[in-house]
Amino acid sequence: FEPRLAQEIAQAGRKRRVKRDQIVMNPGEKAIEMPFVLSGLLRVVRHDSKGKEIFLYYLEGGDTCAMSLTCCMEGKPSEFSVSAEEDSALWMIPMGYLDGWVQRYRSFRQFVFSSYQARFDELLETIDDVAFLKMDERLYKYLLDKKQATGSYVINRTHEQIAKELNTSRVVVSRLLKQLEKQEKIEQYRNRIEIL
DNA sequence: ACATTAAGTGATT
DNA sequence: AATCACTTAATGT
Repeated sequence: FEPRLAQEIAQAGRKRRVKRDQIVMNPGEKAIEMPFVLSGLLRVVRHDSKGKEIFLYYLEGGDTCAMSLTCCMEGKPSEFSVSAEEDSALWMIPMGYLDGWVQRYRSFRQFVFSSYQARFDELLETIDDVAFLKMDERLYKYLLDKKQATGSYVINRTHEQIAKELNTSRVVVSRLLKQLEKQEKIEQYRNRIEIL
């Protein structure tokens, strides 16, 4: 960003820290601030009315969720829930500033557009996965994505939690993980999976 | 030692 | 691939 904008951002925002597994936003809530992810990792999940859910994408350092921008401007409640995958730091900008910045700063406009594009692309990818991949492939990809996003081969999740995020049943996840274990792609422990 | 929660498995649809 | 109906294993109190 140009220095002037950078300074405005620095002044307008405030820092917010979230701990691992803490919820950043619930579906139905109206955001009044736009979050920039400074460090850490956030998980964006879609819910239906009956408590089912599906994992959509991660937000990592340097990302923002441009969805929150339009969502806020229109005063619409969030369609997603966002929670911290790891301890994270966010820079929260009150919505009031954004309109002006979009108009005055070219770099900010671009930032918003490219962020939108990035979210859209990730959404497309998960649609492809859900539509075209079989459960075993989806599961393995889910594990690899998580490794990629967290930079760790260790995944601290129960089969139950994974099943929820992929919108399938625990039994299915257990069986498929067992297969992956036999293929020596992973090792399993209680509440923990390691990618080999 | 006992209860609770996570994970494994055969059978059925 | 989902669901049921268990069993077995790991962990907390």
